Amino acid sequence: MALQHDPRQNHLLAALPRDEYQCLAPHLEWVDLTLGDSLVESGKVMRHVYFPTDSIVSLLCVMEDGDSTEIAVVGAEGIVGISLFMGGETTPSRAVVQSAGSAYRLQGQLLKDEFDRASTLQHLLLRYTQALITQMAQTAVCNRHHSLDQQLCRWLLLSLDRLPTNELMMTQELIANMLGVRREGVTESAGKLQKAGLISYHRGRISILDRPGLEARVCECYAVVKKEYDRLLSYHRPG
Amino acid sequence: MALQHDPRQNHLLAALPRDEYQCLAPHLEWVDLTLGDSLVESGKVMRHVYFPTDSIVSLLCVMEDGDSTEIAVVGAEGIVGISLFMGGETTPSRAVVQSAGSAYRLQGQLLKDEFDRASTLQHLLLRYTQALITQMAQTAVCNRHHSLDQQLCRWLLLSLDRLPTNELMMTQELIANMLGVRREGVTESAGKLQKAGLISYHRGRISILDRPGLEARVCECYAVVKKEYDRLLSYHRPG
DNA sequence: CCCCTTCCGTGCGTTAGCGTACACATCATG
DNA sequence: CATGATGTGTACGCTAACGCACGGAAGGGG
Repeated sequence: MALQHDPRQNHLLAALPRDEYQCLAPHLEWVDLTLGDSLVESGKVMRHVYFPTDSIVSLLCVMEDGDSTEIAVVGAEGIVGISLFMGGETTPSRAVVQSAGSAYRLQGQLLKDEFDRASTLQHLLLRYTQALITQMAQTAVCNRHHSLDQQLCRWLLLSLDRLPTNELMMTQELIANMLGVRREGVTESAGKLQKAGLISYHRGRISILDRPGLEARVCECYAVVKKEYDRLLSYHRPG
Repeated sequence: MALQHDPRQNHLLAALPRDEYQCLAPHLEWVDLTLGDSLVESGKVMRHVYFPTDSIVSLLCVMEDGDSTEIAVVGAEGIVGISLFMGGETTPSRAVVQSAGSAYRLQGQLLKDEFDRASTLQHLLLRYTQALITQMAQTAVCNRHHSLDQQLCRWLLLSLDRLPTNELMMTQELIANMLGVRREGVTESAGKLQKAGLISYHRGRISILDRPGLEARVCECYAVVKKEYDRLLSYHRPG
């Protein structure tokens, strides 16, 4: 079924005018991403960029002692591998699959060529990058000022926005790695949310039961990021 | 003296080929930046971009309750106002002068025109933006994992790298605002550094006495950022 | 069915940083 | 030289999160 796996499930690809899309389409390669796959390694030159369709990819900073922190998350609204068109080729952070699913990948050089033609694609990618910057900045703020409870809500909502369902396959251990906190801390915060009836989880499967409830508990960071994504990426789909 | 105030003290402008620079030069307007000046307000469309020469500008996220956090710092190596060429026009963060000095400003539209010509300027600005992204990401990590002592060292070194002297005009109160911590916390950490003979300060004037000493105490975040700036922005000055 | 791995819950003591309050210098000004 | 504003030092209780060390429960494979 061609429709089951359609590159245009990715919003950036979907926003391209027909001719530009046709130009890339033959080179888009469907890939299956499984949990934990690493798409970009720190300092390594990447061959491809990835356009997620129904997967979620985390951008992580890993430190010398092995501790890590998620600095941003990418779903169907975005692209993994911005340093290719930004010109740096590599980046000190990693990109890891947080939620299994599909993506389309494209040879880096092909993307660069199209980007350098000052095309619609260029403008889309730059606006997307600006949105990503906002997410990173707000992550910095959130790490500084807000409680783990609030940050967990933020993280759940950001993930939820990038998923087709209300279910997340994710252990508390992994969430802790993403947030850069202790596993026990996540257990405690998640326990509160469960007691409040907002979520329910069981061995790596989290169901969101009451999204408005989460939104009531989350810090302002979520709204700031969401608003900026909506503002920057609310293009009309061309025919 | 024309040389005392030369736009090419800014590294981005200095890295432009002669013809591109000549194109912009007539429109570069010298401005004097005083401590606390706001160059970019959250959500406001900006008329100009700024190329600092010997001033330092902080990019800050301000929250609803008024607390703020610095997410990145810009000196002669950079430009203030990336959202103009990134296409978003505005940004949720503020840009505030952290160290008084000079800058050259340019009408936003002129910059955009030049940027859209896929010029050297475009590539420079995009690479610079990627470096900035790294700084933001590392700020997020640092906020999560490192002690105030370490963060203060990082902040001092980042500032020092952007100053011609070893002196910083900066009260502990202001540093606290930048780092998003209590003033008393800064007093304590700075007191340690002073006792250790690394810095000395007096009513808003900080002198760095022992830079290697600071580098020995700072967390890895500083080096990560520095390395990435060096890597991405080590262009050769054209004639 | 048993064992072993994975995942989650809980309970310590410890600590960095917070909020608050106040005391004391230094400097500018009238 | 008095006054006030600004910048810095210190102290004390509080809390969120940490590090560590368990114990238990669920599920999968032999």
